[in-house]
Amino acid sequence: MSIDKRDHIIKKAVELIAEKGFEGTSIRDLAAKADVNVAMVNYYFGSKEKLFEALVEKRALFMSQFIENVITNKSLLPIEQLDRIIEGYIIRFLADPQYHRVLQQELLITQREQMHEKIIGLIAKNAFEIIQIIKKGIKSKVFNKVDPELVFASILGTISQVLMSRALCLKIMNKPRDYDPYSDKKFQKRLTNHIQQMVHSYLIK
Amino acid sequence: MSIDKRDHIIKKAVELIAEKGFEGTSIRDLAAKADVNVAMVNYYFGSKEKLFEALVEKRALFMSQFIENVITNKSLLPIEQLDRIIEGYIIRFLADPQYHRVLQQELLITQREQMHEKIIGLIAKNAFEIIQIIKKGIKSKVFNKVDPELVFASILGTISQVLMSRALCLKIMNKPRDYDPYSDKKFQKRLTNHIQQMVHSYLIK
DNA sequence: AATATAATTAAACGATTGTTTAATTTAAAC
DNA sequence: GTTTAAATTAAACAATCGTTTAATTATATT
Repeated sequence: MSIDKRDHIIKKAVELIAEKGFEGTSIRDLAAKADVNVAMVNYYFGSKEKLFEALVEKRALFMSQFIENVITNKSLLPIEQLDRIIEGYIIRFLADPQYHRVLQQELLITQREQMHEKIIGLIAKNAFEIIQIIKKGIKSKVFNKVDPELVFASILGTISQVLMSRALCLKIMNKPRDYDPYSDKKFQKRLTNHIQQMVHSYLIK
Repeated sequence: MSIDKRDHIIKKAVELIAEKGFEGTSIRDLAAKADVNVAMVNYYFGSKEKLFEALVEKRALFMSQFIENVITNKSLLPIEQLDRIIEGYIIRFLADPQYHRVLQQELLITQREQMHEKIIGLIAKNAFEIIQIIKKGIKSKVFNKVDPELVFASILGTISQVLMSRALCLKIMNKPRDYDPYSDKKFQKRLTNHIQQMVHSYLIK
């Protein structure tokens, strides 16, 4: 079995599902876009839903790995840990807005319960690490007495808000239609600075 | 034509679409849930898509009205205006998480382009008002030199993050499965305080 | 009470859905 | 070069989709 072709189909599936949703994407749509026969999807993945699971699975570890690295780096101050995590979140999310949108779609609906729970698990795992850092910072009095869970919601929520709709992002930022904020390093830096500075002023000033 | 029944169908449609998505909700699903004949949906609304447009339209003005009131209240300081808007946002969004999820779904996909643009228009309208308040505050030096557009993203993003998935919210907040954060006034206050205080410390401290 | 309009129904429409089949082509193994 | 397995194809599958029809019931008008 050609792994290349499997990955090719998954890649096209992310593009289509991000654009039209899972139920809005038909196997025939996908087959046409990936330039394969309709039967190939079921041949490779078993079913449309299993393709979807393979899709999510494939990139699931992508995020959690690096957070572990930050946590286990004992030489960093709590605020430095947060800064690294914010930066890493933004780099990774902005690198693949379509995948992020697919996950957000599944978070919004409860249609596929086990998929819903799986994605919640992925996010919660990171959330707890971040919340733990904030709680420790508060206990050791280097952080103000903030609401750790909602600080996490603000960090992830800000990024998600920006990623949610490119057209909305452009409209609010007053940018031309052909501008791509997600691949622009300057915008990436702008977003990183905003969240870091907001968190700094709230937690330590 | 019974307006009651129209509204009844719309109400059930919001519930179903929030749960399963627009494409994931069939007319027969909806007819069963609303306890009407399948033909009634097309009889009342013309098509599935027009029902959806009626659904969005019905509550579109809900939010924009009150922001106007806050803006035109000249007796308020800029920071007081922001506090009122944050409080109003939270009250109105938490009152109907399902409707908010439907809008978020449509923001994520570009399937129905005019619907996508319509919702972007609704959000952007409010965004510009809020950004304007922040810009004025910066100009008159009562606010720090922050990034107005991204402050808006943080306010709306935090609320959206909380509303996105009840199960995720419960998991991160470490609450029991039967707890409903959205109808709990204490949680509402907690969320309001968090965003207001974060914005305060970032904008004026 | 008779008439006209509105509301509601069950049944059917063609189109599209995900999936499977059976035949054929391609590649690998010996 | 023959055999075996994997990959690919077009065609068909039953199920479901949004929608429409034509008949019936309910409501309102005169």
